[in-house]
Amino acid sequence: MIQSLDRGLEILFILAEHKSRGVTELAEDLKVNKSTVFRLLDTMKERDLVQQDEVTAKYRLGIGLLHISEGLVKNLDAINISKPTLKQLMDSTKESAHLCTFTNDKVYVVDQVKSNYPMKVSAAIGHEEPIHCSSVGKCILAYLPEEKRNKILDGVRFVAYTEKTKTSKEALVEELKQIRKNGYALDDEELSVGVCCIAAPIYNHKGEVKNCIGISGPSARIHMENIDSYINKLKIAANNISHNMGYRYTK
Amino acid sequence: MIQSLDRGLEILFILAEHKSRGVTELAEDLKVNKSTVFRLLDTMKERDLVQQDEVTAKYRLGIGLLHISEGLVKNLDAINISKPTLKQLMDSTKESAHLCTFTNDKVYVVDQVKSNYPMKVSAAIGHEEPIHCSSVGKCILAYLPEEKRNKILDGVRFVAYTEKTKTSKEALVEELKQIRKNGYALDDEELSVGVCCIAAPIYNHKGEVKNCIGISGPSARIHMENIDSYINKLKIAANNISHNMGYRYTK
DNA sequence: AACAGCGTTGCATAATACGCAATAAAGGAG
DNA sequence: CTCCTTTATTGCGTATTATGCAACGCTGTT
Repeated sequence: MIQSLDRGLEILFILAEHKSRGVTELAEDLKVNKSTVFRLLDTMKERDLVQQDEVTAKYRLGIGLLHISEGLVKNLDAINISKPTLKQLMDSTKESAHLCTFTNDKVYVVDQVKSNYPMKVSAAIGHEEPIHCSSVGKCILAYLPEEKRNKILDGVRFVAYTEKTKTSKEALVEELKQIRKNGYALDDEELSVGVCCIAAPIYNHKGEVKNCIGISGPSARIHMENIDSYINKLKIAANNISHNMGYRYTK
Repeated sequence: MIQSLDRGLEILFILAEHKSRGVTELAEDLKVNKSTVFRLLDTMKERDLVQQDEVTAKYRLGIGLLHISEGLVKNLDAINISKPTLKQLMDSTKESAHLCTFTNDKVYVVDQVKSNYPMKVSAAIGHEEPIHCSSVGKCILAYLPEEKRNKILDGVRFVAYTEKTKTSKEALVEELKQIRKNGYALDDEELSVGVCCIAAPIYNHKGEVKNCIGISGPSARIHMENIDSYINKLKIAANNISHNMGYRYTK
């Protein structure tokens, strides 16, 4: 660990808590000499990570941070982070893998790694998935905050896509409970005859679920007898992505 | 200047530009030994400012940055004070509204309320705007104290972003005079073809202009025939924010 | 199987960050 | 107005510490 860098970073964290703090105060916080703190602040000031109040001469966080964290947000997007894992998931399951996102109260497919099988499921990037009968829709819905979930539930139109589509709100509410308990959501020919999908939630650094991943394949290949091995691989992949998004289970 | 801290910070800035970068690459960027970069990354990893991709072993920015920059945003008075008005401005004009700040002789975008139109202007938070041909740059420049203004003017590089960009110092000086007279600054496709922006100054309690707000939209929607209504709404919003910042016109 | 590239680690040295003490400047108390 | 305290800032010598070198283990490729 590099001491001076670490001390500089600690100053940033301290400044994040206090809207303004002086050299002497910070020196006491870090238990180091004033001059050390001064020089640390000085180099961070050069890069606009901290700025000095013109009146009080104390220091506060600077604009440069916005520049950096904007770069983070741009690159922390779920797509970039999940891409390798998604590919790996397709490799190990041989079925198409998808990443979905919840935006404007709807669930969309935002990325896909297609299966190499001649017969495969291929979703359209940008396609909206029904909330009530797709694995990804139900998965996201299950993990929304209760209030939001109820609001969405009230607006659901229970279109029956197949004979297996469940069209009662009560049944869906019950199933969401199961999903939270099991950690995955299932769509066994509810949306499309002959297609079976499984989805698992992605947690972001705040512990929110705004994304999920899923695998989809012909029910001739994915069926109730062998589904556990798919679920396992899916969950591992989802956990991996959550971790890379900054989610830490123990707080 | 403290070398190791500075190098660590430089890594953060580099990572803000590249979505992921390896130890060796960064060592070449900084022209230092790999081991040095590794140890710098290691100490930043401890604080979640960078994270390592589990698949490629390369590094990218980490969520710790969000924690710090949330602290910044929380404490940046201008952002908090102007947020509601900015939102209102977007509602009434239907175009994206921005807040900018003048720090270290440069103009940065620090907040944004995006338009709901499918076609809209979206600036990057933390992005630096050119002084000589952006509405916000010219606006801030126009209201700087004369001495400061001249100093900045001497350092301007008159890059021509479009065919409409004005590249003479004399023309700019003249325009700044107009801006002060009119109370707003205009960028009609000078920075980006097809984009029209208008900016107005924010006064703080000392009567200084360190911020400005602006609206930006496609020149198909904002053009010279209807611009007066935009200017009106913009000025009202700017005055409102100035007032909330403690500015009292009678001194 | 050999190689090339990567991230990682141990080690010795010299660069460099550190604490001390002095300075300057600003604010408050009498 | 003056003294006194407290602040940020700077020079300097020393010893800590960050650094480059070189070797290691690993992965993937040829």
